[in-house]
Amino acid sequence: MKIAEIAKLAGVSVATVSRTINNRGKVSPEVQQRVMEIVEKYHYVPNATGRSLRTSKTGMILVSIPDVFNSFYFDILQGIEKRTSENGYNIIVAPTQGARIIEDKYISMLTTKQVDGFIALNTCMNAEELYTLSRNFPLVMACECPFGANVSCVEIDNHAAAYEAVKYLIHVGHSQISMISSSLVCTSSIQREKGFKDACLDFQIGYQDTDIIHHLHNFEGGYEACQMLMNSSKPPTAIFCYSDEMAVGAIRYIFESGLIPGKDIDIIGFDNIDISQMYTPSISSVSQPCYDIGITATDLLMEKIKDLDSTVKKVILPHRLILRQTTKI
Amino acid sequence: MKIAEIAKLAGVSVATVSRTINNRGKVSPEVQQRVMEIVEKYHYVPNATGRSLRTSKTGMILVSIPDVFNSFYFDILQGIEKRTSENGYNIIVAPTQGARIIEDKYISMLTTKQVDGFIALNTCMNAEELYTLSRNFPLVMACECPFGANVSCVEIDNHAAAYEAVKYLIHVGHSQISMISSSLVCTSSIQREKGFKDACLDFQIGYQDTDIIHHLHNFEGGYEACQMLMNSSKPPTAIFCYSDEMAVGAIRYIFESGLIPGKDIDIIGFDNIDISQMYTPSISSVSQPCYDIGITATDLLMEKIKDLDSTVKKVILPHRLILRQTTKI
DNA sequence: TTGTAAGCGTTATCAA
DNA sequence: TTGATAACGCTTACAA
Repeated sequence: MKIAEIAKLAGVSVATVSRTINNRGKVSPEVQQRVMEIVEKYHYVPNATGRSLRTSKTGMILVSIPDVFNSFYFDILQGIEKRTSENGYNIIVAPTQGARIIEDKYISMLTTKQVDGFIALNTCMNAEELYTLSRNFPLVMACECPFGANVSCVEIDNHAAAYEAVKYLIHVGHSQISMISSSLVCTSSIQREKGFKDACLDFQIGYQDTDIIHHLHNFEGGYEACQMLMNSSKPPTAIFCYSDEMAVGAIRYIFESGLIPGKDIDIIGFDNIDISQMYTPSISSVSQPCYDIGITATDLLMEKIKDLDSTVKKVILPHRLILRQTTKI
Repeated sequence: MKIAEIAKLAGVSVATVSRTINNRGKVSPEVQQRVMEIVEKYHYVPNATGRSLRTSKTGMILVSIPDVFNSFYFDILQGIEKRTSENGYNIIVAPTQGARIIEDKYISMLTTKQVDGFIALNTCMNAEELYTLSRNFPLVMACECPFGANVSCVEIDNHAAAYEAVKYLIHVGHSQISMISSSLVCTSSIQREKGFKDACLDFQIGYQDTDIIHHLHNFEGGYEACQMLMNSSKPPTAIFCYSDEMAVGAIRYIFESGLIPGKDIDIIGFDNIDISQMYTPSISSVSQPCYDIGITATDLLMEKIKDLDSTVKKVILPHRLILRQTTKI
């Protein structure tokens, strides 16, 4: 069913039908009603493609998320969903699995104008590619922005967050602290490692390069990294982990070696995903304001959609250290 | 940049440019090269909306997933992504959060032809709405199909899976078994409860209506349901849970009451999500062939896209009971 | 092999 | 208040 058929059935022009269904322009009440009756009767729904072509708007926002489908991303999505829908947009989610080839397919939705904007929660692009793309299409980053990319983004202060977590461990008496980090080099991992190092230096417990283990960013990676640490000549009494998933892996190894997390060894994770409070023992973690990150990212994108040449903004939102059972008080 | 501009710059017609970029029809090598040079030079990308309008294809498949962002759905998505991309489609994910109002927005993408098909991993629609929609648009269900909906779908045999899990518990010696189920009535919960009951009856341990607790389908729900069970006059020695999330909640309560899962009480979850093997103790669970479900759902959808009147198929894929530390051998 | 032009389904301008 | 029509950017008969 197309608008022309409705027009014919209602005995009016397509223009009148269009005006009626879009509530735009003057249409007499009688005509309006006659048109709506036909519309309902035949379940007419305007074709979005025709409309998009004419208005050069799709009403859709693309959101890319990496391979880890966890509560962390979900809360961000909720924020994005809330705000985009307030602005009359639908979001569509692109599960990139961290693969460039998949990401590229989705980016082509942006360049071919299948979507009006793009919020990237991760990206395989480097700073320059990202910048180029953002000069031509509405694009913002959230949580993780490649170093030096001149693109609007919202994130937490990863350095400060890590610093604070490590500082806490030091203040409760630890002097032999290790960090389990991701082998994937990204801005957040660099910043968190720097926060770890700076805290160790500032509070005079020092660190060795071997105190930071890089491994796969998942459960197994955390497990194996912890195994390496605990079997070294000087095992740590506390471990700061790049993520909760790695923390869970580490805790598993600790259990298997007969120790009790939060008693024999302290653990702090990152991101405060669902598992961290569901786990037994519950896991201390650094929480990011996910919902607000989603809201803010959307606001930044709306500015860019309105005016592609608006100034690039970097927004830093507050983090929070949440102490649970894997750290003693 | 539009095709007409490229045509002018290359000194050819728009038809020739179109033929060149689509590799369709005869174009002489020289012209082809000249066109491609201009295309590259100006980074021309065809507008997808114009193309869609003309071809009445968008190349996009919509996949709706409910509020639980867990590895279970992720693996299904991987399967869908694999197969759709082999067929030249992009998937877009609709996080419906189980809310009808959000789901409706996404369904309108189907009715307005913004997508070519729809794979629903969940739905708020009833059997009749679903059927009506499927008569007019390519649509398949995966994992969970409303009872009586005459729609193509792929799922496991939930009754048999639950039956097998409970049968196992009985065979290792339990005679006082309870089930923690979801308070949300859906086909899978009905089937799994029926499997539980039938196993109890077939192996002569019987059951009372109070042996099945319905609660919120999440961590807290599992926790509280377990609390109710353990404080009843006749606490169970084994619990079969509707999902791993509820199992995790139950296990948490068991720990807190000083018991050891897998020793003092056996637990079996459902879905085999990441957490179930990451947890300590690791959780016995019923695994669904997620990746294959994704593949199969896509195949079913492709049939419907090819011919909306093709026969409706119901595909049952095999499940698998995975025994881990929360059940004794 | 290449070009012309119709048409996909809308919205919006302009005239009536 | 309404209608005729151009335009959005593309693909594809059909003609040359």
